[in-house]
Amino acid sequence: MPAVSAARGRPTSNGAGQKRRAGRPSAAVLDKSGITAAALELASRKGYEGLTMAALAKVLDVAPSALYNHVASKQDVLLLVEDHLMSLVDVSAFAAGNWEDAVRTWAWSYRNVFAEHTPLIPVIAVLPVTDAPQTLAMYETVSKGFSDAGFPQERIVPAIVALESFIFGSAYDVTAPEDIFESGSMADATPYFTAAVRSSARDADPSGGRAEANAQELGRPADTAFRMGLEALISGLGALRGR
Amino acid sequence: MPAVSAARGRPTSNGAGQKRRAGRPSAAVLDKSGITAAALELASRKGYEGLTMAALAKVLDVAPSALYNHVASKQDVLLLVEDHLMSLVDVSAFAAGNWEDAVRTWAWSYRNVFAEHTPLIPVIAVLPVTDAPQTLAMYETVSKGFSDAGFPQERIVPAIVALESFIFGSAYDVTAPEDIFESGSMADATPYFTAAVRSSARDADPSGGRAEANAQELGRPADTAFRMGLEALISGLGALRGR
DNA sequence: TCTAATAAATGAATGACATTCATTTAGTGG
DNA sequence: CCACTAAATGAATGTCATTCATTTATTAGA
Repeated sequence: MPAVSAARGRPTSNGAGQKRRAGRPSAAVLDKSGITAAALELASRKGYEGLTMAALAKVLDVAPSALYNHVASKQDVLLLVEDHLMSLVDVSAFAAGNWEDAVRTWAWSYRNVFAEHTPLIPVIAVLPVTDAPQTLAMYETVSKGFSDAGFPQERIVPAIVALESFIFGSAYDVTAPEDIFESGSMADATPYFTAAVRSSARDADPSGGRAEANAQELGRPADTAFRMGLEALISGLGALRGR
Repeated sequence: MPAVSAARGRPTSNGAGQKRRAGRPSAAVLDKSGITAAALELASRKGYEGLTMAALAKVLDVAPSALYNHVASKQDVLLLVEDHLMSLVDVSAFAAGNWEDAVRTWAWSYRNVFAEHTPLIPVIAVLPVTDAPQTLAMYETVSKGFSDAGFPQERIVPAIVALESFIFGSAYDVTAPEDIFESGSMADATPYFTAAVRSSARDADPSGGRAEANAQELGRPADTAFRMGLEALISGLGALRGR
């Protein structure tokens, strides 16, 4: 009955570093959900460079090798985290509203969740949904939403994949440095591009000149590009519905 | 004059493993372009797991530490490779044809190049264009294409970024296993999704039943999704042009 | 022309990791 | 009661990228 150990207080760290002696403890210290939670917390706090098996073990107050009784590899840990994050993606709008609004809500939420976790994106690309119940649940809700909206069966998966591809790519874009497009010394050689960069930077400020804190939020270049692409996809894909 | 050493025959590997003695050699053995070429060749032949500094040094017939006289880090090597790949992206269609066709050609080419090199995608996301002349050249051509097509200045960069995000995400999708969406034992719990997956797999064969070798090429699920998303983006973004 | 600085190589550490293995202890099924 | 399995510890291992001291060659300046 793992429920007992899970319900017990202070699941990690037994306070004053009294070390556990070797051998199986009476109550199991580790389980997948604890590992997942600790990994997520660690990644959020220290970034993915800080998410090492040793650091994870330390948070959980075990020896690193103990982790391997519960996961096969570090990749496995990332899979657990990834699937957990999928449960944070907001699919609620597919229940009620119209398709356009539902896709908008879902896509923004999806991008925002993974923008903080881009190192997981390569993991997702190879992850069979069988091993990822939360991921599967998300796909089910979204698929139903597309079906209800009148999408022909055979176009549902490609349409979702196209949106997801855009979302993952856009999540990376969020992490890019603001000045990534500064051409510096080469500016003379690239007049069109340089002008375009200047002009988009100006336009990105929604306050029309009163550039303050909101320049970070509403005016983030990544948000402008995401909005533009998403609206294009919504209208273009929406046209594929059978009325 | 590095041209001399570059023009010399057998630039890598001095045949019968006679080792170079310590100290600076009369003719430089390494330079950035040689390192780039060797890294690309190694990655293509062995994959990115095989691209280690030690393996790279071996191909170039030097000690691993010698590489650090020319690049600051492995990340630096990836940057060199990445920028080189950008020169392989086909931007030629922006010179002549109409905007839609040019974007189509460019996007397919871009995706196909990076589908083989997805480990570089996280690198690109952080790479300032200043350090990447080929990348900058590509942006210049594309920007000019958008400008000539009547795009307002301030919308050019966001539109390109949106397309690029979709392209990078789609490049990952190409690498995904074909059966990634097989829900297996959970199929009962996800009827809509399962039906959609079945149906799209059937539809992916463009020969309408005569499934042969082309099922791999034209009918790849990733291609269907890419085509669908790209056409949606082209028509959606195209609408933003000022006539 | 000598000489100091710099460039470019070698080879031997270093340190961070993930992962494995032998060992110990504790439940569990027959 | 006993063999088996599960879950810990702690001590390797092996693979990496990276650094450092050292050696040799080229080059710029006096």
